[in-house]
Amino acid sequence: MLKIIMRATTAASSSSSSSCWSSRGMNCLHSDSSLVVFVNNYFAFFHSQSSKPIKSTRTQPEQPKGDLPNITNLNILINCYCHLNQMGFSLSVLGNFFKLGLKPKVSTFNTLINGFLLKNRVAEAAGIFNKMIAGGNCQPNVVTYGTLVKGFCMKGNNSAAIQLLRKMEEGACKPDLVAYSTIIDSLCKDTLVDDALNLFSEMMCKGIAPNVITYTSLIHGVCKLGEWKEATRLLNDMVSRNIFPDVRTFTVLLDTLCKEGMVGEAQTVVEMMIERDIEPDTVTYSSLMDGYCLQGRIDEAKKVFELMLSKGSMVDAFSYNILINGFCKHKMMDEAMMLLGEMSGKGLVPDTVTYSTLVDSCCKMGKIGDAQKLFSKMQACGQLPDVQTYAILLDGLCKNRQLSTAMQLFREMEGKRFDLNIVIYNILIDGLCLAGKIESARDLFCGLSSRGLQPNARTYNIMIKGLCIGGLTSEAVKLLTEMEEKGCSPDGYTYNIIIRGFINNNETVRAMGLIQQMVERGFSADASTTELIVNLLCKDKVDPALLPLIKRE
DNA sequence: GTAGGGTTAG
Repeated sequence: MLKIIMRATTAASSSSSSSCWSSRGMNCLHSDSSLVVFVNNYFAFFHSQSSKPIKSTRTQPEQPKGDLPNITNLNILINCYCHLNQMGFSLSVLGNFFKLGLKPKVSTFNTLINGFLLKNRVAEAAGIFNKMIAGGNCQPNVVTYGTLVKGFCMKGNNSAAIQLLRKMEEGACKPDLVAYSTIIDSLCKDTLVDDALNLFSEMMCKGIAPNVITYTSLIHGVCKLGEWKEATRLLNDMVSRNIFPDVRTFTVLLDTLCKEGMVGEAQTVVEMMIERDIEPDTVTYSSLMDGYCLQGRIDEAKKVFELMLSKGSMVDAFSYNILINGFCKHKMMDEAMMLLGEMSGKGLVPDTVTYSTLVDSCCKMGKIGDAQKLFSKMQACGQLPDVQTYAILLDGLCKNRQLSTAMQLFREMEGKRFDLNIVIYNILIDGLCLAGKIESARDLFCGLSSRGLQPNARTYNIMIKGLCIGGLTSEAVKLLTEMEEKGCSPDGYTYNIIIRGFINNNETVRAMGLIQQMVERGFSADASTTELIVNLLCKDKVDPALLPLIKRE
């Protein structure tokens, strides 16, 4: 029987389902062994067969003909400017087409649209698309649509992507496998697996055959929801259609096992892959390494890393980040810093994730000076910290009671034209409360709407906690009512904070009333609240009838 | 010129 490990993610406790920084968290998984059984059977079944030949259908690149520049070269130039974040130059190349008497092709426009989408400039991409339609002599093709669909998905706008798909159905340019697979994948990433499966059936009804990419997206989606049986069904389904799982499909399975804590099974998957000539790659090994780190088996993780090193040029910045994170989470800061030092020797550039991981761990270990040094080093190395990295340091400063430095950093952030969302203000309000500056915290809280921000459950919890610590329990209760009225449901944390506030303020009767309300709502006392209640019980200050209530988990 | 897998963070 396999161990059931439920990894709770620290999903934002906001009332809306989406968090500010699009954390696509894993839900609790209900493990059973069926997936592992499938993988075993799969390999057993195909063991005797020879490996499939590697597909090599690359066509020769088109040779530039005649005088330069021609259309192909101009397209390439546009693409280069797009990737260099020089969209203005890209557009001026388009202008050159007309000067040279050349007619841009659909691919020219597609390249431009793709460029704008890569830079998150959806409006301009849509503008080109609309001009193509209006212009009449260069109609969008299936790639144009596919590119736009991808753009909408990248923005997390699945419904716009589906609308575009519907528009394609009406016109001459029918949706193809790529358009469907793009949306299916995006829905799966948002754990809207039922919608993805519906689109999948629809696609098949239209006679569009899925491929390994479509199946891998779906399997990833169901794995994220812990639906092992569904994953097994999909695997059987694809194999029955002669579509075979490849290195990416197996990596999805392996990664899911790792996140479930079943790293032993994940290791077995690697061995089976090798036997079957499906060579595990950097991502496969990185995922396995993370699995070992999650189990605290750092030595095993290091072994995998050394294996990758021994195979030559198999490690990338991503795999370094995973091992650095493993060291950090196990308070092995020296080893983590060593790895950071190693990276440049391998020609790898530490990125914002590398530094964020290290900065966060330094902060959590109270080494705020080291965190600040790393933050400066990151900038000196040309890595501009993003708003989230700033948030990590801001939080570290607040938690380490360096409020004035934190405020300074906040001003710096304001000057950077960052999109300062509620997360930043939550950190700051918490920092002010921790420093005992309830008035300032309250001012900031009340000023949120004027900044176009809405408090989430976490904001309320922080503010309520601050008020309780300041002895302002009545105001805390007012906020509890306010959050309900504003459609922001209180969670177990909210109740626990106020109950503790009441007890600490010797308002036992009010505490008892709220405990009852909390239990009725399906929440229970956490460890520190329970301790306080037990203390009261010992002093006969509480009705013993409450005891069974607080014990219920 | 379009689709799939691995890391951080209140």
